[in-house]
Amino acid sequence: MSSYHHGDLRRAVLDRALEVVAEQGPAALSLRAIAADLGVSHTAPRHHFGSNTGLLTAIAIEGFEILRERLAQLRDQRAPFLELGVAYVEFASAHPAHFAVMFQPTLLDPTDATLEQAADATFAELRAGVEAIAPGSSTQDAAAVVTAAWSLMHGLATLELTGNLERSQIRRLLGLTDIADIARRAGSLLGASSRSAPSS
Amino acid sequence: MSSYHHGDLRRAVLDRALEVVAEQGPAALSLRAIAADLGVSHTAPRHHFGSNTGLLTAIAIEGFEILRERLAQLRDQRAPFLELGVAYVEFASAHPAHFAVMFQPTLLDPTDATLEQAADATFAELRAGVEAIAPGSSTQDAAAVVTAAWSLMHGLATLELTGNLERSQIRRLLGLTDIADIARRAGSLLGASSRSAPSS
DNA sequence: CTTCGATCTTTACAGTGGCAACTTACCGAT
DNA sequence: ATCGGTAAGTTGCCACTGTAAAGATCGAAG
Repeated sequence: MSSYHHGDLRRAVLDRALEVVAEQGPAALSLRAIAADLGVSHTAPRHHFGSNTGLLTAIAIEGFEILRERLAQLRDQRAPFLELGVAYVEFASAHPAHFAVMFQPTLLDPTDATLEQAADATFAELRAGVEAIAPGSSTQDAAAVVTAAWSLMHGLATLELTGNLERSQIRRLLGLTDIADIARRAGSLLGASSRSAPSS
Repeated sequence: MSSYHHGDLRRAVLDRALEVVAEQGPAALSLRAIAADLGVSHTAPRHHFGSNTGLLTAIAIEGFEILRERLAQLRDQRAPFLELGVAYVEFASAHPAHFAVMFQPTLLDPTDATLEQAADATFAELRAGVEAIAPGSSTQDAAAVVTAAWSLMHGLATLELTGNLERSQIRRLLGLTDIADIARRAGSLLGASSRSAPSS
């Protein structure tokens, strides 16, 4: 009875895949290599994820859910808008593999309904956060703010994860080591002008 | 004399690779498939690029050079700082395959000296643009501005290229179709506050 | 005309993903 | 208690890809 059934192979494959993606990027992911690491046959993961893109899609779904829960939590706490952005960057820093996969549609299964639903739910949470900060502003002004804020935080997270923030020595120039502090500093540059221009 | 030598196989492979990357992402790139498309043997590209990552590295180098030239051009024209950001986004939009590869170190050859040099030269151009806009501000203030600006433009370009700007319907809410206009609108939110806080 | 280097081809091998058929374990209904 | 269905896992196979070494072809310099 030793181990025909693994117990929780699905979770084990996911965890190992997250390690590989975080260390070597999504392109280096190999179902066979993962199966070998876990000591199961090379087609065992197929039962849970179908294919290579199926595994990546599952990671993306999990990422969207983690992020959405965190954003919803902040919204319940009536947290300031800036903290949503900070949480976005912190999520990317804490879950680099998830983040690296979530926004790369070429790696994912476009027909997966669960993925679409998870992504939409997360976007809805972001929009709700914007509603809270600028209830009186016009639709276009609000859209401009969310575009700028989302772009800034997404870009910061991306540059950090790809090592480009480090290589460009920005961290040293800023004198900040914590990525959340950097996010607050950069984000506050946006907040100053967005607060000063409610147009209603 | 028909065709033992291709003429300019290197350029042909690069162009075909750019098409594939733009349409299906870097992971879908196959040296053999490209060779087949061009009607040469499957190892011919290897002679020019060495390996798969060698090809991607060559694309990244080309991308850094195109971007650097454009930034240098704007600097010669004493263009406003915002236009550097707009040019950054326009570059990503015009050369999606280059952009998709340039900032993904896991896909590139880290030992390539030419790549490192091309990237450093481009970063230097960006820093020079910041010097021009805020000569009197402190080092940390300038670093904060460049972090926010770079992050914003990089994030906007990334979200646009991955289709996430489209899916989140931000374009429609903004009422802007041209990505450069979106970049100006979003970037101007930053500019307003950065101009108002010279600290010298 | 010869030689040489760059370019391209041929041939070969290992790794990977995906598919089909089969085996083993679990679980609920009878 | 067992019987049958389903989930989980295995083995074997094929097609495709990357990598490598050695040979063939061309252009050009001498």
